Amino acid sequence: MKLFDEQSFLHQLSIDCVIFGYKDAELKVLISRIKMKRSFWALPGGFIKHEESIDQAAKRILEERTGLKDIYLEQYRVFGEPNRINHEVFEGLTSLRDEWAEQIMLDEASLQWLAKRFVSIGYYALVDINKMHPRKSELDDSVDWYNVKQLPALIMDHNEMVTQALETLRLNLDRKLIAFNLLPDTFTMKEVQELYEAIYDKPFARNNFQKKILDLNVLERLEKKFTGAANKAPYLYRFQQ
Amino acid sequence: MKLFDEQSFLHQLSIDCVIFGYKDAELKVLISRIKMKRSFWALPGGFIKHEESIDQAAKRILEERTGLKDIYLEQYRVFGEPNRINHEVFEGLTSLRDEWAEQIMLDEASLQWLAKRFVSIGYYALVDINKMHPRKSELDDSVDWYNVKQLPALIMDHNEMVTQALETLRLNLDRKLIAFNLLPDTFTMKEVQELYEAIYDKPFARNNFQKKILDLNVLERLEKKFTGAANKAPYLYRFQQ
DNA sequence: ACAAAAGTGTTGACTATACACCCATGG
DNA sequence: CCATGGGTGTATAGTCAACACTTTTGT
Repeated sequence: MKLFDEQSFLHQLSIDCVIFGYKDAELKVLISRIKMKRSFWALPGGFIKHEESIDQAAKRILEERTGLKDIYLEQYRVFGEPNRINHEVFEGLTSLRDEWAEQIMLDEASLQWLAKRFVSIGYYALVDINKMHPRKSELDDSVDWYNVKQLPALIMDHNEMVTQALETLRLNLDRKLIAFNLLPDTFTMKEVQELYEAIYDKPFARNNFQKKILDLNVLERLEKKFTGAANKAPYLYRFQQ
Repeated sequence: MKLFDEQSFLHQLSIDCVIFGYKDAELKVLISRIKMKRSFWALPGGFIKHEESIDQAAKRILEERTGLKDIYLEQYRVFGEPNRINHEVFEGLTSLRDEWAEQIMLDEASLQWLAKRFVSIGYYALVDINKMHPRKSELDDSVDWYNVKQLPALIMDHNEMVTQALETLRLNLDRKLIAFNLLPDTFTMKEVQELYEAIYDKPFARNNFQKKILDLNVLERLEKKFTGAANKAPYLYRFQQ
């Protein structure tokens, strides 16, 4: 099995995905730790097959890492500085070459292919964190969720990619009604509010927030959710539109 | 002189520019007519050199066509369907090969390079139409301004690229205060209003429009402009921020 | 009965829009 | 002095944020 089949993919063009999830009142991003002597952290990414569209490629990459089909994703920006060359990982790969070469996972041509400058198309995705189980790719040591406010130092410009993805998410959140992709099928209004507060990193007034969200006319009110707490039970809602 | 030096540019990646201008109360787009037996219309575009960033490449392409440095431009979307192959123009080129081959403008390798699928990064630009003189590239028969509402049928997905550029322009216009890039150095409030009406394709109320624009606090009021018409002379404004 | 948290109503400030009026200009 | 078009003020409606109050729940 070959990792980078330089025949199958467009050259010098990649896709990197900022996969957002939400848990414990924190907005999280899925980050790979790359399998090397020294650890590198990076956004999940991949390449574009000759016969597939860039959107299909992004979907395939997301499915490989999340196991989910039909997740919300959107391209938001291209990163194309000429120095976007992955020196760190490339040198790590080179040092592993002998070991891996035996498994025919990395030949000279693949290394040459990887060593070049890459223009990367940034996608961001919104997933229900409970529905998915992160899957490691062959290169990954681990794949984990990190609080978007406490990310490790990522390779190349990947930290900047996250920052710009978050900016785009904030701009699009209300306009495109996409916040609910981060929540389970049913949720309370308080959960929606805490999600918004995590995304915008600022508090919202409870009553006004409820009004604003209900005025969107995209939520169906279901039965109440009795938690056993000594207070009024909140309604559950379901997104529909 | 060689047109497509397949050694100099990234493979299968292009840049196409939607260059907006404004004249005679119409929003216009710069369109090339390609030099062939049958005419093809296309957005000005180009390729990315190995050592330059995508933004630099877009600037270079714009300068080649407009003669202007420092014009406002912004990437807005990537177009990456797998069928983005320029069959029409490619076949036109093939038929011209013998003629051009004598001038060493088009060799077999360049043709192979051009015949492939291209992923294209869409940029839009805003220029003061009076400051620039459209320049033809070697492939162009002519370069002309077309009303954005009356474009000819362009090659591939270029009509869709214009539509999406216009949508992005509308979303960003107030947020990024970029409308004034389309106007000369000094202008009247009526000219600003007519520009907005051309961009959004809808009328604005005169008095409220003036209030809204002045409240942006980015215009400096200059002397009055006496046109000789039998009415109150409007003020001239200059953008400053 | 009480504390805690959810739901809803009311107020005042701000903004957007429609209407009205006045003013400068050249014939 | 009049027609034309530019500048500005005001009233109304609509939106947004702060505060207050009521309701439900389990102890």
